[in-house]
Amino acid sequence: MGGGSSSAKYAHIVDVLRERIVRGAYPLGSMLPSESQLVREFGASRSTVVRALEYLRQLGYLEGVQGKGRLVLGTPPRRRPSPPARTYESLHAPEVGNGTVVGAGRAPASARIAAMLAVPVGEPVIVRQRIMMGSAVPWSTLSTVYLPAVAAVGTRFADVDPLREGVLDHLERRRRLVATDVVERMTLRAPSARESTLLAVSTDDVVLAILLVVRNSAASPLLAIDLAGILPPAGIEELFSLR
Amino acid sequence: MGGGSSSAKYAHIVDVLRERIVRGAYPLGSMLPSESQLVREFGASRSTVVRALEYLRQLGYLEGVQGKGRLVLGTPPRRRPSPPARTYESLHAPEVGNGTVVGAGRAPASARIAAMLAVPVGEPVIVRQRIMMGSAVPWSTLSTVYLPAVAAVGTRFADVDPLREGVLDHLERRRRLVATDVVERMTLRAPSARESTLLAVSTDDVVLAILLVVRNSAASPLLAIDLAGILPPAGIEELFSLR
DNA sequence: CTGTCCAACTTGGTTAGTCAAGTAATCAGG
DNA sequence: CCTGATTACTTGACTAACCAAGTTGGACAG
Repeated sequence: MGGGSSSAKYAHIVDVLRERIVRGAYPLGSMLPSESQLVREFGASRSTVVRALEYLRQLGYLEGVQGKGRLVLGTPPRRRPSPPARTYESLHAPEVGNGTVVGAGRAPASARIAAMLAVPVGEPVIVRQRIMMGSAVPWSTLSTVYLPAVAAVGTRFADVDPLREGVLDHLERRRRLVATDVVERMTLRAPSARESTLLAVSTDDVVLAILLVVRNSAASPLLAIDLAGILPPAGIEELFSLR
Repeated sequence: MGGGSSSAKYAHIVDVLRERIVRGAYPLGSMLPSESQLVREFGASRSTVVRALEYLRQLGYLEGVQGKGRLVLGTPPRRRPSPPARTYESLHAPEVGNGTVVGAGRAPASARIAAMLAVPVGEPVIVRQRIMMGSAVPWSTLSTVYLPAVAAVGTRFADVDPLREGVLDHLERRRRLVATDVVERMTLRAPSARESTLLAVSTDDVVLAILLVVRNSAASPLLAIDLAGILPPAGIEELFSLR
């Protein structure tokens, strides 16, 4: 199946209908002509028409309602992108072979941590730190994972042994959770004393801190990861697709 | 159409075939059983089988070759993500109503610019600067667009009038080009004298510089944008989908 | 041994038909 | 006037069949 480049009949129907939606001949919120009407208009079989409609549905132009019709959604909005590779790696790369766990345990949530995780100040949280340095990584970083202690029950976050899967994979698997999005917040700040020590930098240096808050479909935080690091002079790169 | 959650016959076929691919029953590089064989195995019509196969093809598990068969591609790799919203805006948001163009003209390419654009040092390039400040933007930035002067022929990049479309949209439209990816490189540095002046910051401050290099399918640079700005204390946020 | 042709297979696309399930409008009865 | 049943429409899914186009392997002639 494809769109415009094929000369197949279904592809022609896709093109005509999409053009009509895009130029407003079928406005947002209106109902598309029924399959029967389109069969007559295009002189095509119902299967061929439905094939074109299914393709438009997948692209986000239409929503089918059984028994009623197909609702025009207008031009599909740009979808929310997937995370950049570095964020993806932070969530999914196995800890094993990927730096050193330098601490794991419980602590009461500070105001900042409480805000991150949407829990009360003082609530016990699990804090797990791992450091990644050396030429195998694009930038030296200290990764600090936070999650509520109650949410960590049944997981291995409080152990210092590195996980054989990504931190998010581990949480989703052990707690049967489903993460749906991640908020990434980037800030510049001075390193803490501990960060200075672990990253072997001066407290006068500037660290790039990226806070990731992973959420479920109700937008509730499941997990937060604070990545703090020193960018190399050449910076760090990411590649994104424009197609 | 969908995958596993439906009880429809085609959905069941999707699940079974995907599971076989994932666990290696159909290894990467092998040919899937033919449609006829699958029709017999599942006791389904060819249309129902093909519907399942088309879905798997769209997910990236299979590649059909007319007359030959369907090649197993294995578990589809993670697709390259689309740019984060802020990068997307830099490329596609219309300049009009979005900051002030503070300079536009020709200059010989410095070594740095030459490297960015894959042109010889000294080659004439168009440099276009726009500043975005104030509460309407998440961070104050100076955007500097660079492209080879020969590539800018027929465009309005050398004018100080703001464009009514995004810079990449303008280039693609006027020059009939197709951009396929963008490399984003993030660095921290001190502001230049001009940046200090335009951004109203001290030369002792740290700017976050994001260099975007937009490329075509041959990985040739079409356009470079240097975004330099001061992060607010709260940082800047992005949202990414994990589904 | 090589080149050509053909049969048998494959996928890509189209058609016509059926049944299931949902929605909405209409009509009859109370 | 209200309610339940019915009818006519819709989409979701499945089936059987056909034609077009591509690939491959085997048979045969030179």
